[in-house]
Parts: sequence; structure tokens; C-alpha cells
Amino acid sequence: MDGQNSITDKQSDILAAALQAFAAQGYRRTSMDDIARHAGMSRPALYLHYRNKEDIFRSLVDQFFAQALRGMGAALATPGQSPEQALAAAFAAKDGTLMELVFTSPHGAELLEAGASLTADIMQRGEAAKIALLTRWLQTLDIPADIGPPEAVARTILTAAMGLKYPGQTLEGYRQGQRHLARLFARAIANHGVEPTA
Amino acid sequence: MDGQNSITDKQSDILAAALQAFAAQGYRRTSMDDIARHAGMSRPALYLHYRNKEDIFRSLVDQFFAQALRGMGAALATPGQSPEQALAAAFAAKDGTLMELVFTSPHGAELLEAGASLTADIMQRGEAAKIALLTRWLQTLDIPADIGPPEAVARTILTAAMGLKYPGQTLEGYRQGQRHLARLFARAIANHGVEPTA
DNA sequence: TTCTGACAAAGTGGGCGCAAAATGTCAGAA
DNA sequence: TTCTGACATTTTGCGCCCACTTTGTCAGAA
Repeated sequence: MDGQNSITDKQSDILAAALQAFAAQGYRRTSMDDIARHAGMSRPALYLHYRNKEDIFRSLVDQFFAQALRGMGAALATPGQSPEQALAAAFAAKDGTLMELVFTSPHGAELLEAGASLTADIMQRGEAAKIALLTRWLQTLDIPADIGPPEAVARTILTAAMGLKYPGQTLEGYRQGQRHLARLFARAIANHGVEPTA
Repeated sequence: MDGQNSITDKQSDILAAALQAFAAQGYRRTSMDDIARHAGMSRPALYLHYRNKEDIFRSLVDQFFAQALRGMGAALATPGQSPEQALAAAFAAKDGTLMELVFTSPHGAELLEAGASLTADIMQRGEAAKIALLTRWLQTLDIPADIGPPEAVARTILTAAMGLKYPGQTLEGYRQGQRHLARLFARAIANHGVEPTA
């Protein structure tokens, strides 16, 4: 299936070519021929490595999630940083290079749509993995008990972070929002000695 | 324009009828005749009160925002509650009865789309008003300075709350998310005497 | 005034046909 | 093996037409 798949060099070339083509023309308007040309090989050669266009697209999304998860894992595991720094780095890594693509490509919206309908299962597993990652990190932090179990907190934090996509402003605005949110959540999960029991 | 408009009884009837029709059939598939029938009057009579279907829709959205703003204002102004309770109530009121509609109607998604394209200006002003409302509330709370100016905090909080729409689960799940988020943000803006200056 | 039936104009949606593009799969070359 | 040119088949986009619906606005009734 998808998930834990190692990828040959040729496949990697194809994915890079496909990404380029998708970014330039969107998913629907990109043909296998376009991808083949970008990859410097003939169209039938693609079929030696992938079943069809959807298969390529799914592998691409898979790669994005793998990248994002590696990035988040590294961000949260980096020693010697405050929780706020860790969270901010995790937010920054959370989407891999996807948001750059969405903000940059004139077809960002169409690509998101295609992803939603063609890779719903991958995205769902990916989000679940992110929640698991963040949950484990929260567990190492002895967060106060009254904000709920770490898993729920992780879920809420990641869900909230999705809202930042809405305003559709600039990429820089998006990143600023992530940093600010990291600061707020870092305070929320901080364990300040005194209990606020009025 | 829109904004501060008082509404006649007939207009109110029409809006109610339109809401019913839109919820049942979506925006595009609803004709002026449908609305007229729901409202118990002839189609031409509608044109005495509204310019066209878009005008009706915009008034409806206007009403939604007015309702939401009143609700949020009341939630935040209610005396004798903790910041968490105030925030939770404000979140609950934030969308008026819109989310019920979206979750209930089989055409919720289409209505949101229609709203995005037909009432972008109203929504933008509405969101700005919500931010202003929350900003004023934060100003009364002497929140810690290092989480940024109240206006930025308000903006981030409301943006984050939008993320809760994403998972598209149940209405109850959505509300649970709001309550959890209120708890987290309440902690974030709480001013606990000791400064965390390590 | 407040509304309605009737009317002309505009818009919508479906079916059909056709040319161009894209797909997936060969047999056979490199 | 690893790939390509060529092929049959499917899909896509476009224009066109036609029936039907919807719209917005009358003149005139309630």
C-alpha cells in the first residue's frame, strides 16, 4: 500500500517532475505526457514505475506527509529549547513544503481539492500520526492535568493550527500566525507551580 | 448598504422563508418562486422588499452576523464568570446558528460556498467586528504583555477557532472542541503572578 | 398603497456530435 | 532488463440546439 515505502531513484525523479508539472498547471490539466517530458523519459516508461496519474499523485502526497512527520519529529526532539520554540518549530514543519506550494502555485486551490478527494485516507492517517507525535511530546512535559489528557490537547492544538489557513493572506502572515499560536499554547500547557484554585 | 439596517416584518418573513428554502434545497436550486411560496405571497411581491435573490441572501448573512455579534457581546459581558467560561460562551455564540445549519442541511457546503463568493465583504467586516469585540474584552483583563497586543491575540484566537470546522465531524464534536480550546486559551491569557523568567 | 397575473427577456440544463487529447498496453528495439 | 513507437480505446472539451425554467417588470386589480 502506501505508508512505509522506499522509493527508487527513478521514482523520485518522476515525483519531482510531477510536482513541477502539477504546480505549473494543476492536477487535472497535467497529462502523463507532461510528466514524462519533465522527467526526461517517454510516457510509457512512467507506467513501469507507477500505475497511473492518481498513483503518482498519491505517492507525492505520501512523500509530503513523510517529510512533514520527519520534520515535526525532529522539531520536537531537538534538545535545549523551550516548549514554545519546540511548538513553533513543529508548526513550521507541520505542513512540510506544502503551504509554500499552495501560496506559490496559481493552482494551489485546485491541488488541495484534488488531494482532498484522491488522498483522503492518506491525509487522515497522516493527521493521526501527527497527533500521536505531539501527544508523545506532551507526555514528556508533565502538563497540568486540568487541561485534559495529552491526546485531546494534541488534537485540539493541531486542529486549531489548521484555522490559520483560512485568512488566505500571505505566506509570511501564515507563519507569523503559527509563531503566535505556539506562544499562546506554550503558555497554556506550562505548569506554573501555583494552582489556580480560587 | 448593509450593516446597520432595521428590518420590516415582511422582510423578516421573507428571510425566514428564504432560510427554510435554502436549507432544504441549497442556494442555486432555490428560485424566487420557492421563496415566495414558503413566505405565503406571490413572487412579484418579493421584489417590493428585495432587489433579487442575492439581495435576500446577503440580508440573511447580515442577520447571521448581527446575531453572532450580539451573542458574543453578551457572552463576554456577562458578569461573574471566569475568563474560560466567557471565552467558551463567546465561541459558542461566534457562529450564531450557522453551524447548526451547516451540519443539518444536506446543502451546508454549497451554502458556505455561496456565502464565500456572494458575501465576502460582509464576512470580512463581520470578522473584523468580532476581533474588535474580543480585543476590547482582552483589554479589560490585564493579560500578560509578552503574549502580544490584545488585538493580535484576539485575531489569533478567532483564527484558531476556525480550524475546528475542519474535521467535519459531528456538531457535538465541534462544540467540544470549542470548549477545550476555550480552556487552553484561558490558561494562555491568564496572568499568574510569577513571571516565567528563568 | 399593496399586491398579482401576464409578458418579454434571459438563463439553465440536457442531449448530440465531433475533433482533439489522453490513456493504457502491446510487440519489439536498445 | 529497460525502454520506446505505435495502436486501439476512452475521455475531454466544445459548439450547437432546443425545451424548460427563472427572472424582472409591467399595467392594472384588491
